[in-house]
Amino acid sequence: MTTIPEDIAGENCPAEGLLKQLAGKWKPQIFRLALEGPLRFNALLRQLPGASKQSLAVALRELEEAGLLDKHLIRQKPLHIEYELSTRGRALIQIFHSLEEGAKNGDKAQSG
Amino acid sequence: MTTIPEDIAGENCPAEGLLKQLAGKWKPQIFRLALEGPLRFNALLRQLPGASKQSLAVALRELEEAGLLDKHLIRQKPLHIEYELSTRGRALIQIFHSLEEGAKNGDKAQSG
DNA sequence: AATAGTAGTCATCTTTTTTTGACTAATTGT
DNA sequence: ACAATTAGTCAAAAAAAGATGACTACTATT
Repeated sequence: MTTIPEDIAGENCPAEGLLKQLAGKWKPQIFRLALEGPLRFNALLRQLPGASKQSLAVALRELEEAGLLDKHLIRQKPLHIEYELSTRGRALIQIFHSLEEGAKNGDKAQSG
Repeated sequence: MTTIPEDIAGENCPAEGLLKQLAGKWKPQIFRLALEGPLRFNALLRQLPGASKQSLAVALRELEEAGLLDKHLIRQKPLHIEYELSTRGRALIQIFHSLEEGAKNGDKAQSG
């Protein structure tokens, strides 16, 4: 057999899965905007110049499937949908902020 | 003008860059192995079943370009190269561990 | 000189991700 | 009825990422 069990490598690296869930295109930006409150599709589209409906729909669906966002139908006028951080999403807020800090430190470190 | 300055969206989301640097294929696993000590190319290749020379070379180069790994020529027999966590890389160890923790909590959260 | 080990590169192919533009469908306003 | 806003879907194309196999180059051994 030449089949290689990918589990062996992936299984002992839990960070990989979370990184994949968080790192797709538009996802960090969506997550960041979600910190400020519930998100609506078209509003988000306007806040993310360059993102298409499709890209956004995919990113939102994947974030939802990853359990980071919850999707709610709001029965108000106008009838609409809100995306907001799930319990799990909120549990990751500190990590997200760490990532932002780590990124800043990294920028400076390049020169020295 | 229809040109959209991508900076606007990207610039205010520092986490995005770091996530991109960390999240490529094999990168989390390489980073994790680097926590245990210096890495050598062929040894790493054996430790990552499924990874090709090319994939590994690209991942290592990008991790190095991101300033996460340092590359050293070791003038010993056999002459070889070692990759190890840079100062910046070491600065991100805690974040990496947070990601591992966050991933574990996420697994459980899915069922409830 | 041939063989093996060091660490890769290169061109090419395949797979995955992202984008584009058209289309659907329900609700609300005129 | 018609238009606008809600939130998408779908097929196709383009772009990016990843994999494959051959090849390079150096050192050391036989």
